Amino acid sequence: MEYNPREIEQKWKKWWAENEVYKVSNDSTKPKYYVLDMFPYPSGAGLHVGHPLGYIGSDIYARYKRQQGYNVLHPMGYDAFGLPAEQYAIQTGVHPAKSTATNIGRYREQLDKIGFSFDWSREVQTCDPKYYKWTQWIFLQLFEHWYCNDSNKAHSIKHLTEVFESEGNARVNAATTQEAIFSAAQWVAMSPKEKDDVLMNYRLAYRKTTYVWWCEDLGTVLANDEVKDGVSERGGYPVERKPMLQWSLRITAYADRLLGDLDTVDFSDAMKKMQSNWIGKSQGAQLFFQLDEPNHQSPITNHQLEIFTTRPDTIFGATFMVIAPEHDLVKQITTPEQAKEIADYLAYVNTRSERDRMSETKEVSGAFTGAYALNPFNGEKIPIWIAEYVLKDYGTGAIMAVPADDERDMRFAKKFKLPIVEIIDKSMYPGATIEDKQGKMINSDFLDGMEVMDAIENVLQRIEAMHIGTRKINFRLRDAIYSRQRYWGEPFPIAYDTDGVAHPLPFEELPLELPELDDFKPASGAKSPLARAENWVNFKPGWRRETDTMPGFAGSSWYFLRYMDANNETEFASQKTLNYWQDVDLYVGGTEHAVGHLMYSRFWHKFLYDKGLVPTKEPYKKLMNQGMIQGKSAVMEVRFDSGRILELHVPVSLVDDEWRISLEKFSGIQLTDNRFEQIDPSSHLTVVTDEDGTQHIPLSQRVEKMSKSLHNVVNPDEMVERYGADCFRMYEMFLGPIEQAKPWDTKGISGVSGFLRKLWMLFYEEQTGKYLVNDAEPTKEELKVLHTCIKKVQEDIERFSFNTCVSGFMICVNELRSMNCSKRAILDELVRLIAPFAPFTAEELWHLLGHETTVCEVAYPVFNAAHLVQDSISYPVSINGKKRDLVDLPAGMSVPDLEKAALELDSVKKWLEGQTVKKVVVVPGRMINIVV
RNA sequence: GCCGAAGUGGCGGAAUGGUAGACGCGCUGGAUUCAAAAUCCAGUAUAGGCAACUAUGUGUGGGUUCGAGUCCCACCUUCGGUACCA
Repeated sequence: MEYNPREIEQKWKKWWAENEVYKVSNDSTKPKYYVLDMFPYPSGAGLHVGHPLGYIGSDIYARYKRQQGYNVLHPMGYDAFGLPAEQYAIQTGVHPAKSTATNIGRYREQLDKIGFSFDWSREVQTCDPKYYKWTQWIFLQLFEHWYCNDSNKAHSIKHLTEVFESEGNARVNAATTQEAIFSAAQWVAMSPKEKDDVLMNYRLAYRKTTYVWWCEDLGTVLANDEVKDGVSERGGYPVERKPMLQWSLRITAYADRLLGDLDTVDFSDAMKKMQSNWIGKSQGAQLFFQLDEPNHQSPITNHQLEIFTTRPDTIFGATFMVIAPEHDLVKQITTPEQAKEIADYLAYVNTRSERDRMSETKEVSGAFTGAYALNPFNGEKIPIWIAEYVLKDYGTGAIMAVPADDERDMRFAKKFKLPIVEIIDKSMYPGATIEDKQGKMINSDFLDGMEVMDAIENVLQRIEAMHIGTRKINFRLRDAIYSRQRYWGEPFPIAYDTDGVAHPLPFEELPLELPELDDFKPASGAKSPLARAENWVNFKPGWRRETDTMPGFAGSSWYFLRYMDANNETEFASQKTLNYWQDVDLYVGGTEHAVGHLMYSRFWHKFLYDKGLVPTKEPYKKLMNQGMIQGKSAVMEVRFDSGRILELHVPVSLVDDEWRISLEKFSGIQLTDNRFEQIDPSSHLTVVTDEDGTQHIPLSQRVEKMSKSLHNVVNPDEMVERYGADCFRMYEMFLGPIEQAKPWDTKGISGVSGFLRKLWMLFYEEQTGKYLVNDAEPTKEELKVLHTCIKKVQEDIERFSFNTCVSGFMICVNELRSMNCSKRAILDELVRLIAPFAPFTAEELWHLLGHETTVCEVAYPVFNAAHLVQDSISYPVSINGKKRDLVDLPAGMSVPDLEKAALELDSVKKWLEGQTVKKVVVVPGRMINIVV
């Protein structure tokens, strides 16, 4: 019988499905284990060989745990709302629901081919109303809660209004943007709209006018993590800062817990660092500077300038103040003489896109307002400037500039010829940079002579005693903008009355489903296409629905909980199942979600924890990041007469072994890129003529991200078709460490393919097809080979080193073959050992061994150290680290015995003749070194 | 700039401080074949040598150690994240 993976796979795929082999019960006495993959966005391009890498790794681990006796939850679903489907709808008129369903169908087909042990009865799709009913519900919970900094958890808004009614807001310590203090009487006197406005400053999901990233080309706002390098992450379109009325989530309320609880989870250091950098906690002081008012005529409502600094000790070096161009004070404090200069500067700032601002960070620009602030300690007048380098968003949007101790302030001072006062003597710390907190204070009044760290503490105490400021912790983390002006997302379960007050929809009306539309283009006035569904929007007289939709991260922020109880119609998941499954034991996915999805889902989980709805503080115990599988792309250089050089990607399928493309094939390329059409091979390309007269264009090879647009995609279907799913799975693992980025090379797959065939040949003789399995007693040597493999593989699986597991299998099978070992006792364990990696083949072999059970449920082999014991061990002997020879010594000797025995060997005595032994270094089982 | 990860054959990559290059690809030679594919066997870090063998070798320069790819210090390069964050 021949090894025919295609036949085997067909057979067992069907059998698994019919017998619901991978269906998981929520009711089990076995210990639970939850293995989760980051669910994919079903794009139109389908899967390429890079996508399944993490899924294969997690599937191996899930199968391994199952064989170890755990009840393993290993689900899969789709992150199905999103921009690409909508962009596609705008271009083609195909409803996003339809194209998404098609894509999901294709994904499912591709995934099924690879033999994953997913429990598909728990599949979730974020665009399914049955699912997003609960996304909307959780949003409403956020809407109905506020964050109390005293108890450090979320409480209901109802509770808050009760406090307001009895005593006002003075004593409420909340995560809030509410500034005005009001009494109970004032609260009661407020109109519903005024109350709504106040409460919006407390709600965890709130609506407010904020500066947001607006992307004109996408017609929507974007969250911070959706903007990269000053352009949109999706599509790479320019973005601009714009004030808009938007829903946001108060993730900043949880900043400290999101940071602190990183200590309790098993993420890589790099991942934790990325998150803590994103949260960006910094300790310092909030400080008020009085404005020097006599200087100008226009009335100032606010008599002080509030700044944030981490270095209050440097206050005597503050020779100017800088506020952000968008700062509220700019208008009020600008003097008539400076008005034109400021207006010009603001106009200039307006013309600059975010990308401009980022690309020229070394360029200094700014303008003087004409106003002055007063140093609270010595009353010195300090000029107030505006400049781009101070951001409206961070801290208070204003700083005291200390050129002597801050590089940016220094550049600014030099450019605008502002004074620089040295305040820290760093002469005793030769290596210290300008910003190190080292040195002795000088020119600083009462701080003179102090060490920097002491000076910070000293000045903080004075600031607090004088009531001119407080200690303050600032976070870089911003609240998450939660509105998108798009169609293909969850509608907000919110309606506005005639006053514009936001009301949550009653629970019975959930889910609020998307209205049907034919036209998916954004509506005029930066509105979502939903605004055009008038009957839906004005669903009853005097009411209007919210027309924005929720962002992509909404549905993905809690999907791992839904898998636990995916078909529950009365709760997002029952308390019973939540208590059984608890949390995700192993989460596998890419690093690209470090600051987006992972932060949001941790935040939602913590909120649900506060509400007592989930049993754990963190959703994911352990995180494993799979690396990218890169493609090899072929790049040709196009030279234009102007001297411009353009690099174009050529489909790798057209490239020959020597990385060139024949002119003939090149002219046959479909010109999808309009830049292609202007290219004349004879003048714009390097064309090489061979001896036989054929012409080629030489190409350069580049390893980069696998992507349709780079024409370097390798399709997993072809690999499975040709070599079988098991071979594909094992080869993906064999490529290298799962966490590393590595290039795909189809050539190498033949090695793994050969291995599986050799494994098969332990059961059947190749030529005759004779069944070889026999019941003879295994020899010591055979058991040693097997158990060496068991030990290695088990250790390697535990540390996710799947590539070395595959090597282990290869060595084992090669050795068994060379021993002609087809003994049942050996093969029985080998098949179970290999099952997580090659489930189809293992299943077939398991039945060939005469078993009726399915291999994915039988126990994983247990390593028995007794089989590794040897009679004697060959030790390499070195003298002074210089290798001499191998000597055989009995196994099981203690270190002192080994030392003695080594010195008594004849060969060793000969080498040592006439020399005195200083020391003998013995590593049992490894080596012996004699120092003379 | 800051933070993080990584530098080992022609390639992907192995190696609890203990014989560097496992395993696989590729390549070379041989067997089989009319021939090819497939398969099997042998070889394959570099330099020298017919060979046994010798010397040198894990980005660079130092250090610790009987012994360093692995640990420490300084530097170089590549990749990823992040950025006027006060």
